[in-house]
Amino acid sequence: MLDKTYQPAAIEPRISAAWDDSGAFKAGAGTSPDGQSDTYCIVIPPPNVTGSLHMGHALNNTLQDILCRFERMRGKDVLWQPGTDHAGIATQMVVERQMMERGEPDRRTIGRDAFLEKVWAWKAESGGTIVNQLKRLGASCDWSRERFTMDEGLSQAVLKVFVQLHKDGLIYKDKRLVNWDPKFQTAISDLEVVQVDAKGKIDWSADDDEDATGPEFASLEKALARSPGGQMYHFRYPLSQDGSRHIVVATTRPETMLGDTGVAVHPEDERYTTLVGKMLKLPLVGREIPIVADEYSDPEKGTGAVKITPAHDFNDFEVGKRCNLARINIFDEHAAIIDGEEADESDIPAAYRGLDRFKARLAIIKDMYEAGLLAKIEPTTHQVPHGDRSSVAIEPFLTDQWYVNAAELAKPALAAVRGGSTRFVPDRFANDYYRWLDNIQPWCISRQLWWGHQIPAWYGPDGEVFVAHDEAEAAELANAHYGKQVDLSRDPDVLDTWFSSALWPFSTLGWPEETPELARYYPTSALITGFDIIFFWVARMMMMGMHFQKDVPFKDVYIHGLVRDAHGNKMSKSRGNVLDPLDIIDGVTLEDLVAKRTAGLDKERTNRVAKEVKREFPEGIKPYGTDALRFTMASMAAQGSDVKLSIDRIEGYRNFATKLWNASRFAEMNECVRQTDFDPASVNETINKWIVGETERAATAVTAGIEAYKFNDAAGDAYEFVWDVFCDWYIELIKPILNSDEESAKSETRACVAWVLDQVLKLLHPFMPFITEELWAHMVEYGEKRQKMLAVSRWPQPTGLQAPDADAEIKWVIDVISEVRSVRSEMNIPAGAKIPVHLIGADRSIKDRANRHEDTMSRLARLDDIRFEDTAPRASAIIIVGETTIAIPLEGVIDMDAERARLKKEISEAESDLAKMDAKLANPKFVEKANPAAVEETRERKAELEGLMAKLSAAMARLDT
RNA sequence: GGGCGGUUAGCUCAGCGGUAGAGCACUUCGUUGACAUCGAAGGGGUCACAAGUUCGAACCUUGUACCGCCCACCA
Repeated sequence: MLDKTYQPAAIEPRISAAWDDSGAFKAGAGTSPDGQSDTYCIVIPPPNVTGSLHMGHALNNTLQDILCRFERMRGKDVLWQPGTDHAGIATQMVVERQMMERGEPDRRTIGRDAFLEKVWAWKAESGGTIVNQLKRLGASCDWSRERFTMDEGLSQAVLKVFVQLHKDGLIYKDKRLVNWDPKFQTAISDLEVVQVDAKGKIDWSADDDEDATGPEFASLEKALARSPGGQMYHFRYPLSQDGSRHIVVATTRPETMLGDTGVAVHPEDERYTTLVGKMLKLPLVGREIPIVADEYSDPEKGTGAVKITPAHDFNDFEVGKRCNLARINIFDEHAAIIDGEEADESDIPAAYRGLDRFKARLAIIKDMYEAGLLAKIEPTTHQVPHGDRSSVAIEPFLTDQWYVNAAELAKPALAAVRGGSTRFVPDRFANDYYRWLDNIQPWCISRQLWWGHQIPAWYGPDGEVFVAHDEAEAAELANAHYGKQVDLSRDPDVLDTWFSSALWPFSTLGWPEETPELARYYPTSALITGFDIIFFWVARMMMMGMHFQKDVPFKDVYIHGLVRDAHGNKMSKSRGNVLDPLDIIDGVTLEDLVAKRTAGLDKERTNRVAKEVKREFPEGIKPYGTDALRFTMASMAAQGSDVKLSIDRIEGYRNFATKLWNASRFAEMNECVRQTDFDPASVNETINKWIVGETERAATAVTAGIEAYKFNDAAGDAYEFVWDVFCDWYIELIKPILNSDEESAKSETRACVAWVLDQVLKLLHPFMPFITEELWAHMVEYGEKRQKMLAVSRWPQPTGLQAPDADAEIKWVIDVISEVRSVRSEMNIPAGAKIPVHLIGADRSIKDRANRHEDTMSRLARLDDIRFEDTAPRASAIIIVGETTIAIPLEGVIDMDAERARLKKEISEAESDLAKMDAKLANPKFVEKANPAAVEETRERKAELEGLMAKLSAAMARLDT
């Protein structure tokens, strides 16, 4: 027997283990004996190998699992390819932080090999976490095929791609400005830069400050320390020939003036025409720099004259190129002002050498002030680029890096989506994809990190580069080049993590080997991911897939939203509102939850977060089980919208699981045993014909929902069918049959219940795999032992079974019961009291119906008699169900005023509806132009309402006599 | 500056041309042999605003307001 209550914790581990043992999720497991099964393949968006499961993963993987389980049950050969990503910067950062916390020497001290050993150790230690968590979620991946981006095989793919693209001229080395992250001291790509607003507060002008050259700077300095960013500084740059004349330039980055090599004005800006070509003397430095004319300069902005720092600004770099300006680098890799030999060559004044960029800024402002060359400080709001991982301001920095010619690779990738080979769902995301790829810049792929795929490039003594699959091959190339053996040194840099991720759909299938899996499963069927990585990942997989496989990596790209908290806020550590999927599944005490959410926060935040948590979860979080979480995710995954997750909602779906559990208990207790030869087409009982039709409708709706990636619709349809149709009506309506001694009706109904329940378990399985698998196994106690697990049994096939007569009859029964209940409640008839009803003027067919369902109606509406009469008793409540008039005689019990009020309300509702129909039909244009079906529907509705009105009015008149 | 979403019941959201829906919350009643993690009955909405198209608009068009996101640039 099933336990009285459903305990997810008690069954989930056992079911997981059973799935594992069965090998049911292995690629090819679903292949028919002739090997002809259609394939269905999804590659998992690989989570960071050292990461742990968050709500984004829970949503993402629930949706993938729904699709995979659905298709597997539909008989396809499903491969859900799992794996993890080495996540270059993120992982290296974690390990470095750990080393720091433990007071160990830093990575540069211990060296590359020793450091990598530590990272691998950390991977070994924590690498299984996320995989195990995905298993807890029920992810039906083929775990035997788990891959890691730095596996030998996947590394071979990276090598091959790099070498090939280099050979094709699509990977090259270049010296240009990159986004430099001074914290990690590496280049990062455009996508890894986020803009952060800097808002200034200081408003100061030399004109208001008579003596703007004295030591009064102190107060200004304090203000600057309080409001370090967001100011626009106006500097006077004196002319070389006449130091009393100057040009005013504006800048938000005073420190870069040390690298200024020109000032640009617009060629048509009359204020400056006479000055073009003249020289300025760069203050504090003394360097002679020219005034140049360039269209980049906008007369409307600032002073119309713009200082040019070609080595530290993307726009200035271009201006410098056009106007032949020198590039003077003023920073080292920490973004401090350079020192030493290089500084000598750049004539950086000694005072600033070695200063951090922000200290240098302050020093320069001060010195400019004291030189009387600071004209103005204006508050402004501007955006400062920051590294998305490091959260420090990035610095445009002139370095040698490796680039991919993305514009070239983008062409077939764009064509594939434009041509429909790959489809975005929802399709509006295709526009983002086009816009980005149409304007794509070279992709900087080298990173000055150690954790990752080291770039397969070797340098000769003169710097000549040899790109090869391995050192031996590079040596051969070098030999050929130099005509002798030379010492080679390998490029120390590694590749952007996304470079290897871009190969994921084919590298995980075995490429560069020509494996059977590659042939069978590529292109994959669908990619399920969030919009935040369309550029990082989706677009790049498209580029690499098209280039190396000559085919798209996936046919559909389903883009889901972000998981937010119940109030719509982004979940974040610092906000302290992060819900951990495992806490939802297993539950967590208040103490543990507070501890988790406040870990690593400062004192002020800890207090705020702790208070908030105590308010929101006074009793911690109860264990809701995986299925409840999954069902919630599916129900809320409406296309194109974010998921706002609330505990209330999860609790509701946990209740749904309990409901299903108890419906199964009911079936079990009533010996509703599965009959292997049960044929839903052959049922005789009206109620069974009805539920067979309802089941068919539900199956069709759920199937259509999943096929269309409308997970919320599919989940909603299944929910409604199970709760509102199967539990609330079918089970209630058959109780009299099951309690009767009509053996044939009884046995048919038992078999039918078992059959419907089987269909229900199947329909719900993609959403709630654990409880359905458990119930599936349980429902065999008296029946024939099942051969297969639910996970590999067959999805309900369309039966086409509909029984309109049965539908009409059951609908009538349901309506009668509902209406009687409603009257009982409104008339305040005690719930326990049994009452008689009179069917007024019922014809043969109504009488038959009433007789057939007497037991059921009596039971559910608490009736003690159903009589057929020609007229209603004087004191009675009247209800109308279709053509049937039902009187509830309640002499002495009924409250006449209440009944009058009730009828009045019904009449007024009917009147208002009728008026609408009349108005429509009275409009000749409606009759003339509207869809004939709509007109007919309106006429029918009108007739119906008129019938209702007549009956209600009669009832009212009777009441008043 | 350019683009994309959103604005529907107290809350969170579906619906996207033809009788305004769900879950939760709320009110009343209920220990009837699956289930109180439940059942029954109810209350609650000029579908942000304005103009248009249409026989008919929550739904289509345009505009406005507010909220959110993405991209680019601002010396």
